Amino acid sequence: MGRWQPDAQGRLEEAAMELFDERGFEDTTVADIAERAGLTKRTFFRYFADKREVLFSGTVLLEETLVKGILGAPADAPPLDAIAAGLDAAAVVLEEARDRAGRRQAILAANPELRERELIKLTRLAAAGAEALRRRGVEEPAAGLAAEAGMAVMRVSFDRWAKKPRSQDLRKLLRDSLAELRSIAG
Amino acid sequence: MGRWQPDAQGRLEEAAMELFDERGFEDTTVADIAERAGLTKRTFFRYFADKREVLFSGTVLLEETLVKGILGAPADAPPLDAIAAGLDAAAVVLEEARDRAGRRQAILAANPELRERELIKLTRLAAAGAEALRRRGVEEPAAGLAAEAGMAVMRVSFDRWAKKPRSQDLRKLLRDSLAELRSIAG
DNA sequence: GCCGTCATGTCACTATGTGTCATCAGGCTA
DNA sequence: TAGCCTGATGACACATAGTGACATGACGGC
Repeated sequence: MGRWQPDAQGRLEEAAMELFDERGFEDTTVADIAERAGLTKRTFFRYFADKREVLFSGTVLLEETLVKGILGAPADAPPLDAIAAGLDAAAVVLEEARDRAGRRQAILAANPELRERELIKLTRLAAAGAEALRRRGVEEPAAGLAAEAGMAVMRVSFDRWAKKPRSQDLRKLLRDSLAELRSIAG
Repeated sequence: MGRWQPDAQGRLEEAAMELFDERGFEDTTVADIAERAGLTKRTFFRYFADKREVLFSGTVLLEETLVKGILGAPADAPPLDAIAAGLDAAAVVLEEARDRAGRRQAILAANPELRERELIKLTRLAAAGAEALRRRGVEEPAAGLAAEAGMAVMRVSFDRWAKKPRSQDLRKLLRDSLAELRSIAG
């Protein structure tokens, strides 16, 4: 057995989720999290830039999935259809971790500071989506607008999905919201 | 003359803008800001919930203006046209303070922490816009989507406007971006 | 069997943000 | 005029976030 327990980062993430759930984000200190994970405060800050980041390690995978989905759409698909393909791929990832996603979303919903962080992650997603569209030959400002609109659809759909314990599947919600957006703007 | 200099809040805001400009956000402490304004750290935190908020007092007026613009649109205007009316009204407010808005935007652009805060303010704007639409009889999810789409247009237009020292006027940029969005989604 | 690497710990320190009590000018009332 | 109340500010102490510098010690290679 190694000198240290394995998966320090995972233990920190799990400890943080538990504690945020039990006492709330504000009433949990970084030292508390580290202690439950059997580590120290200093080590926490080696894995996460700040206290909020402990809930956001998953966004890397989400971004990769989104981008691959957009790039994998048929070459002649219009921008918003390509975005839709990316969102659909991302939805699959989220659905695979539905439980965790639900717990996490409940914690985020309860804390303005965490929602703030979530927004900037979504903005990063939108930027990555716009970049993928540009690689497909879409010009600005169409690429940026389509990506932003896609994120609006994502946000609306995800909120509904996470809120209801037994809601419809996320992919269908996304399709419906997108259709709604088209009908508003069309 | 009163016991204290007038407009403590305004002095704090001005001192903060100057210092963030001179040394950057990170290298300016709250104590520095308070000192330049002739006050103490403790007083700073009586006016602003945290260090970032000192740059965001203007959003209250912006929100009121947006909402009034939406509610003032013709009763039979479709959702996105009502949003457009609100954005147009908000643009007037921003153009009246173009210099300050430009300085401020340069500071925000240089700091992820501040951009994070800006995003949540924009989300608040979107929520207020959606609420205004609902008061006009627009149902969900159309109200939320239209508001989010409007904010996407706002963000794209405002970035372009603030970036160029001598760009076109903001209202025209907004109209163009909105037309672009319609053509993508339609 | 020595040595370097690397994850973690220890310690010290600055800055944010908050609770609590003190101060004191100006206004109000008798 | 005296006394009192209010409200903005200051003074002080304190918990917590976040960081830099250096120490430790198991493991793996040579």
